[in-house]
Amino acid sequence: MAREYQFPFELRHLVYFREVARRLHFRQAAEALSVAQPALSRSIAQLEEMLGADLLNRTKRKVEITPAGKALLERIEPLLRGLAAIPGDIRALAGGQAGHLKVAFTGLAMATELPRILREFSRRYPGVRVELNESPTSVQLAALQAGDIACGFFHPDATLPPGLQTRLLLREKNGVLLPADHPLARKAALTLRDLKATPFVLFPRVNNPGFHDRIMAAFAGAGVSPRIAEEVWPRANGVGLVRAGLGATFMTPSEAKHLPPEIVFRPLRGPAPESRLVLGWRGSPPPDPALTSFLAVAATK
Amino acid sequence: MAREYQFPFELRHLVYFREVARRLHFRQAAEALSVAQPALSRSIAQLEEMLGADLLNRTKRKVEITPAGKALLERIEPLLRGLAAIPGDIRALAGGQAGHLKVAFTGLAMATELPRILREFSRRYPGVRVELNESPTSVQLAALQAGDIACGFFHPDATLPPGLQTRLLLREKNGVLLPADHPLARKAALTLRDLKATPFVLFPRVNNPGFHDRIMAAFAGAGVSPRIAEEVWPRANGVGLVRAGLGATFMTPSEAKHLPPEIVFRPLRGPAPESRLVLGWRGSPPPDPALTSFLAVAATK
DNA sequence: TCCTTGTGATGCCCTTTGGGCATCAGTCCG
DNA sequence: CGGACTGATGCCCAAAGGGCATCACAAGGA
Repeated sequence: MAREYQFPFELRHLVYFREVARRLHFRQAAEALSVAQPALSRSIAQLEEMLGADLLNRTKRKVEITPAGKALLERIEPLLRGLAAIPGDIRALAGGQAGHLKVAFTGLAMATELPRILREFSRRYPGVRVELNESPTSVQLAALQAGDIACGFFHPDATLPPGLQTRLLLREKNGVLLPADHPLARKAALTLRDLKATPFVLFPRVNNPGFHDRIMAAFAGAGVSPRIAEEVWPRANGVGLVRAGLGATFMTPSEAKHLPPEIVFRPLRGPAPESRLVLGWRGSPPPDPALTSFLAVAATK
Repeated sequence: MAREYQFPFELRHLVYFREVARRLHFRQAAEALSVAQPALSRSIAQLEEMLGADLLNRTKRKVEITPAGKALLERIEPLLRGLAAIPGDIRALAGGQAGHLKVAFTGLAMATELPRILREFSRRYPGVRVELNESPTSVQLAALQAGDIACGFFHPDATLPPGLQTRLLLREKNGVLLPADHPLARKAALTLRDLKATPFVLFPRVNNPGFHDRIMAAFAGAGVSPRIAEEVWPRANGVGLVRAGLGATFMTPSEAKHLPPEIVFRPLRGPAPESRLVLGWRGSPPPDPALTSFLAVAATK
């Protein structure tokens, strides 16, 4: 044995000293520490030896604390408290009961699954702080690889980086969101061909090139070359533009459940772009217990 | 053995973990700690066991830190630094090289010995902060007994409380301080009898009843019943009143070395009250090493 | 004055345990 | 496919922390 690792003393010495310094009585302190009195005496003597300072004046009848002892007591008390708090805190962290999660999402996630998951998660794991950021799929994939976020709700329309785990949350054919006063709003259902003359509001292609290309391919398959009136992000702004009458946009039925007035949702008959929402994270199992907790909640429908 | 004293871990575990977490390499960390690698592995494993958390992911080829490990590292670093600073600080404190001293003094001390002592002390012990307070002898004696001050410069004209150590610094017959335009100022030396008609400025009797009584007795011995014009404290105010022409006061030759204009010092011939200045403290040896340092400086003439 | 009571310190022995050495087991790289 | 490197295990030993019994000393009461 006989390692020293920079500290002359052990935690034992400090804890023992604290007890004696508080009680100014070796026997009582020894009992409180569940230690025999001789062991205590020896420990204190060792500590004094190691520090090269008298910490307590033992006058055969009563114990007094010296200025150095008083200073030491004041120094170690906050430190010992800090150390004592560690086991519980780390255990909570490791149990996924505490911590900090960075979570990214797309507009579709926020309009469908995410609120429910967040509500349930904060109920079951109040100790975990969740930091939310809306970001495009492409940005999320890069952030996941870089370890900047713990998980993300995004659209798996490209080949995903290796090592990424995903869980499918939503898979729906898109319909169309229109201004309520749009001529096509009178029909109960539409086809892509109907949309030939209607300007479209879409997300920027860089946000998710795969999905963007699939949309364009669907139009082309229907013999339509759409007019993209605006490319806008985040998602809420796109809906806002439709509401303002600037054009139509794609939307899934789930997302269309609670619409503001002035806009209407119409399903698409025949071929239509399909949206998939996944929850993606790195590692199996995830390195962060708080993330494990989050994934567990996300898995409960 | 097998004590636990509220901490599941030992300092060793934390220091070892810190090293491994910093280097992410067991062998290198082991070498840096002057420990064999197996011992390190076991310590880390123990710590993980005790905390119920994985702190490091060992993938047979490289070591990664888990979120819990990262959190632990951040928690322990300031604590370990705090602990590491203790030995040096306490040693300095116990060596009288650091600390805090409350020192009381009377006007006579400040006018004679104290400035020199303070200058020398702050030069030799720059780490010790000295807190100075002018207080009457009676107040100092009480403060010394109560442990409110470490030492005091006062006048030993009463029976001192038991356990008090003193060191005589000054013992002088008093002369008289007069306004320069006072009729008696023309004489080179005075007697108590000369002062019959001169109003006197004196300290309040409660400040030091013994000395006050000795002064009165000296007057009575000379057949004079003095008129006390003012009782004033602190000392500097008494000198100020003399300067303002309100009366005379007693002063020792040492104190009279640097006088402002408008006042003059005259020695007393024959019987005259004697002033003694002592440095007093409790305990032998003094419990506070900083005080020991101070007393040592005060002992150098 | 002496004896009882209570304090912290010492002597002695034992058990625990942290550490070293040798070795294993798995992975990466050429 | 073998060499080189990683961290983990098995085994043993010596150090040292702890308990028990006891000591030395101080205070208080009969």
